[in-house]
Amino acid sequence: MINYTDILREHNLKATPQRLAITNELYTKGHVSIESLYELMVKKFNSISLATIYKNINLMQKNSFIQEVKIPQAKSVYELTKASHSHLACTKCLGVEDITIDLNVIIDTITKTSSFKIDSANLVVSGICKNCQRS
Amino acid sequence: MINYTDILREHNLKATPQRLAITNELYTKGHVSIESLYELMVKKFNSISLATIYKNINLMQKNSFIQEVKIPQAKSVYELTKASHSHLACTKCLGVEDITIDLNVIIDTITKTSSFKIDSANLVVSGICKNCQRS
DNA sequence: TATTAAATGATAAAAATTATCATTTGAATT
DNA sequence: AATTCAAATGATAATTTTTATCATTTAATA
Repeated sequence: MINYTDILREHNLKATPQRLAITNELYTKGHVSIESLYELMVKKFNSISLATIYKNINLMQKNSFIQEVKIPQAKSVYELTKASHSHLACTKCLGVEDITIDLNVIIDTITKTSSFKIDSANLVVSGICKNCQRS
Repeated sequence: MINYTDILREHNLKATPQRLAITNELYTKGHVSIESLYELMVKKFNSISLATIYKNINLMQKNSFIQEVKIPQAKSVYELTKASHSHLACTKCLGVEDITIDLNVIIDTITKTSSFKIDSANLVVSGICKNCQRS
């Protein structure tokens, strides 16, 4: 169990118990939607406000501490910011996994063939995860 | 100006004036958000209901006639369903362009390295479009 | 431990989306 | 061309999602 107190402060975020809990949930679960994050937090703080969840998610995003991952045909999930990577989304269990893929070839191609100045590339691959393939 | 009457019917959608207008807007604009679609439609039908927009967008999506494109840090846009392709999203003007890129190499790589059964790959590249690079 | 800016919780407000239902209409049939 | 009927529309209510407000509490610093 990582202690995120200092890491939060480095992002100009006070290390409140609520934030530490949110952070730990993102760390252990990897990817969490707003609603399931709220459900998880209610178990730990029986009176946490949904507004606190939203305010923290928004602020943490603004401070680049976490990131939203938009999944086709599903709700967004949030994850701790880490090195650039892509995502695998299971259409059955709705789980999301990280996957590291080199997109440089593609970015180079686009740089040459289009007149866009590229900042980032976002890849979400949808399918059926290992677990859901049985059943 | 393409006549979408038959194409709508092929998707089990009655060719109402509202639907033909929505379809034409998607065809000419390429990518449109719900709110701008509503604004455009109000100009043509001074009493179109926002519910009609939503109901049609949802139904057309279900019937694979159109598709939602989720853009990081921006509102979703909708487009007519066409051959598989990727998207370029301008972070300045919020415009979206289609781009055809071969993702097969990447899909093959993921197929080998992960245990996912892949259905589709969704790539959105964000940056600054040609127009917005000046100004 | 005192101070203060920021965070929290409760709740209202706003925005986005869906549901309901009476009326209208597209399209198939006569 | 008139009839029929399932489906679509528009108006609006209801629901869901997200943001704003503000009194109270708390983390961090002195």
